[in-house]
Amino acid sequence: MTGQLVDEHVTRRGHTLLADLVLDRDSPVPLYHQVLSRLESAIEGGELRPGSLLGNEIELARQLGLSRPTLRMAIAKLVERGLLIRRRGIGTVVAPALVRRPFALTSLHDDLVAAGQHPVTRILTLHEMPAPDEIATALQLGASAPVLHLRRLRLVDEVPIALMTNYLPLGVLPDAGSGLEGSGLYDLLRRRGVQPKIANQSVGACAATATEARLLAVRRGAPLLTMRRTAFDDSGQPVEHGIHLYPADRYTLEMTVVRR
Amino acid sequence: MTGQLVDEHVTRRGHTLLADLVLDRDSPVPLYHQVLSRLESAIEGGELRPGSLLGNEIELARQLGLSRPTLRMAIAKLVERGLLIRRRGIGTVVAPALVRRPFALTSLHDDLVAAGQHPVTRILTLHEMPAPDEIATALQLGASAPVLHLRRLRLVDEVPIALMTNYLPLGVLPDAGSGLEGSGLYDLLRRRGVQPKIANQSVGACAATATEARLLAVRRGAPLLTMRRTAFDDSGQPVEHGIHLYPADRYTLEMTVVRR
DNA sequence: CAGTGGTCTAGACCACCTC
DNA sequence: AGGTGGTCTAGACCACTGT
Repeated sequence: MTGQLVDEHVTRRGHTLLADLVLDRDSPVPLYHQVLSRLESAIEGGELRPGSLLGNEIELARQLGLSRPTLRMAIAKLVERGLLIRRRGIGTVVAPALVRRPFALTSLHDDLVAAGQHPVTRILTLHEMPAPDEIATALQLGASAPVLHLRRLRLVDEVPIALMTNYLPLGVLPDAGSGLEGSGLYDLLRRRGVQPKIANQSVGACAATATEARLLAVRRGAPLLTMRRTAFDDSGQPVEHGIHLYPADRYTLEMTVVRR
Repeated sequence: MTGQLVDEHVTRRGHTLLADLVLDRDSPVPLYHQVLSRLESAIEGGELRPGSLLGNEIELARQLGLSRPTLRMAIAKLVERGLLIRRRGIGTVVAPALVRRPFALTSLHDDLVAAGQHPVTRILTLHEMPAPDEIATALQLGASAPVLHLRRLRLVDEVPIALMTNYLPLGVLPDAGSGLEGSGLYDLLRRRGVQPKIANQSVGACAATATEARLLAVRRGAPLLTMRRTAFDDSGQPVEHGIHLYPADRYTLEMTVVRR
């Protein structure tokens, strides 16, 4: 059995497909990232068809005018994301569409966004408060240390999609988060020079309380998807703890896992 | 602000800590993986304390008797997993324990396993059947093509933790899965030479139906965490589709995300 | 300024797969 | 046998960080 990749698709080499890739060696963007971006858009755009062979690394590197390790770095990152599949003795092929595009859009959130609706964020709460014990622990603060408490409701086309509750150590957002309606919390943090780098997430489920049900427009006791997260910057300092609730019938969390 | 890493912990170099690492250049295990494993156990075992500096890459490579790119590969994989944090101009430090060990054991499942209880798997269903449309699509089979239908209940200390429903194309498990009680499905597949390599997962929530409630020992309508997954081998061939249900009060999904 | 990780090169040999 | 990716080397220069 040769596998569907070679059977079902025309096996084309990528020789000429990347001909338009001109590398800018003066750009601050690393060469491997330039290659990565170009390959990614070629795959997403259908220019490189699923199952097509990328061709021998050494030859491809020569054509692009860079070294093999550099090209390999680009390929490795795309393999990690499930866009490419490498097999020793075979070559590097573009992953089948089914592998790359997991499930048909099934959650209402994705349907609405795909339909051109933009998410809107409504701020419900934004004030300082003494940290509850659990939050103080997660953020490595002393008991009852003051934190910024933020609660937002995200809607798409007037339909509530997420209820997001966040706690931030004071000092992370000195001006208490002006501009949160326009952009996400993480964008805002990044513009303030805070870079969430590592996050620990815990995903679970719960039944909606009366308050949650009212805000999310579901019945009381309706199943909610929950996501708790603590984010750290690159010095290991906690910068945010969030508890996000999603109505189960409107939102799912999609992920691709590649075995190490 | 220097950051908690340097403030709170003695900043030790790893000079002598890896002194016992002897590389086996004849081993089939790659050098970078030998280093990776040693570093990992040193971190997990507390030999390398959180916040301690790993020391300059070039020097460390020289001490270990290998090249810098090889050492860098080992470090890079640990950075991806959130065990190490690299900062330009600073160095590589061991991530704080809070970053590495996300949340206190909160789910019943983890509590029970930590208490020394072993999970037990009970097989409820194991037979061939024509694939339902949705399954046939996910596995890229023709409508009503025969598949192996498997349903298992996992228990820890007599408490149901997961209801797992799986569909496999025929031929993936020729002997219809003998030995499933003793080991997991993926272990069994691997022993049969099938290597699940990429999986697409969709995590959501739902309310327990009457049947699910009975099997999982929860009330009807109780919130369940759901995980749907399609797994592919390294040729992009679908090898399994699974629908797993977890009682929300006994199970959470933990993950660490590192920003690219 | 000195020290760190980030990127890049031009080779080499090996293990694995297909024919 | 021939081609592929997997691993490894010994250098180089650059960008960023803290003093």
